[in-house]
Amino acid sequence: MLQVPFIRDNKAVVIERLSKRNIDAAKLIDDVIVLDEKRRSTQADLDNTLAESNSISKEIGNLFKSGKVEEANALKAKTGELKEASKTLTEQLNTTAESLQELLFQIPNVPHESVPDGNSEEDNEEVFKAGEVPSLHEGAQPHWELAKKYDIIDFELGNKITGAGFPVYKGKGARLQRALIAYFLDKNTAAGYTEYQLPHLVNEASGIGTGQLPDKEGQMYHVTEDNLYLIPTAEVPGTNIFRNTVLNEADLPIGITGYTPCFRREAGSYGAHVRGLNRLHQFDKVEIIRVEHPTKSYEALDSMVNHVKGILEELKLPYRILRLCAGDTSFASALTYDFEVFSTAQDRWLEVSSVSNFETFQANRLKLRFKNANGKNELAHTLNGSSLALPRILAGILENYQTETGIDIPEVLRSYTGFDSI
RNA sequence: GGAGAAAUGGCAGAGUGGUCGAAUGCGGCAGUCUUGAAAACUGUUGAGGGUCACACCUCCGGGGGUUCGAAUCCCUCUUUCUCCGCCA
Repeated sequence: MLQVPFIRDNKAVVIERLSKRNIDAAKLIDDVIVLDEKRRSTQADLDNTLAESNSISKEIGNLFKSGKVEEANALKAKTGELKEASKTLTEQLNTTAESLQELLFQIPNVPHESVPDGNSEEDNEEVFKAGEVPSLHEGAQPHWELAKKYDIIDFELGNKITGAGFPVYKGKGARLQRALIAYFLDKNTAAGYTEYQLPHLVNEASGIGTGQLPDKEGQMYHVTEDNLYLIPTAEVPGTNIFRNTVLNEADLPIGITGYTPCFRREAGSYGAHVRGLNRLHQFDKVEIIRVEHPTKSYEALDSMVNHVKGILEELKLPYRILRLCAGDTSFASALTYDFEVFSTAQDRWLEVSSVSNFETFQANRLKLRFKNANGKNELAHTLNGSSLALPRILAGILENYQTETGIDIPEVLRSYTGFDSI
């Protein structure tokens, strides 16, 4: 959520930057400013009414004390009127504030100046590419075939137990999953991130805090009996650690990492791109989250990108980094880099990580602040990224490391798996 | 799941209808003293809205109510603690 004073002071810039997202925000921004003015003037009226009412109440108290009961009772009539007035004003204030909030919820984050124009993934800018695309043997297969051939992932069993998109990992497949999680967590903690184990269900306030609610409600599994939501990413519980928090400047930067399963309804997805591990309702992911001083957040973003790069290089997977264009950058993000691994057998790029700087957009909703050098509370910047998402990494490994006789395990993982090949 | 108790500022902890945004202690910050530090002493120290700045308003777990007036009374939700039950 953008800050109203920021919108007020930078109206033209906000509109211009939002136009990169292909949004004509002029009307929306005007409405916000008008509503905010109305909110403030209603608040002022209400405050004055309450002030008068407060002072009369005090007077009544004093009159009662000195035994002037009749005078006191006379004043009560006056406060009755004020009470009515303040009630109406409160209602007005609430509706105005709600409408304002609704508008603000509709406005995405302002893209960073380096974000390229564009509407779709074709306009994303490749900023880095590395790794060798292996030349596979004749008859190389996509991972869903390999999974069946080596009996390491059972999609049909998942269908039986739960439904589509809930695969069952077996034997070496399960062990490889566990190895990847442990390896990622080790890399992240070695880079200074503190490991967390987080709840997999969150309440409504947390969903609102990171922006899944109220808009993207349909994307989360909802446990209605207890009004809890299954997390779509560790970002939700991880970032909500800091909801309604005032940190000390010296606490920054904060870096945390955690492994969680992620649950996504993926309503509306279909087709070839959802085959195998490409798109699932439940998958595993190791996330990194940072809370940064506003002057340091882009430095932090770079270091996160370098960190993920390091992991992909150790895994020796061919990958590229994209700077997402404005149209492809998620609602809350100011700047996002996507990492994609090349799947040789599928002959396509698979997104394995998305690293974003949200600047104050999330912090504003979360009320995540720190006490700055002047002793004032200031919104912090939040960032997060996958480090990394398991299924497509697994797909990438299976497909790129396949040989005619099996699947080699990347060397860095062998101490975790306890075997060299499948 | 049942019975009972509780939730107050960074922490501890007073406050059961009016002058309480809130005693006191600890902690934090600033100063005095000191070569420096500690101790001692003095001052200061929650958040949000609003204003050029004041004023002013709101917040004593969340929401609602009673009252001219609520931290204080009532309802409700959440959380914590104690006891019982169940349980990995």
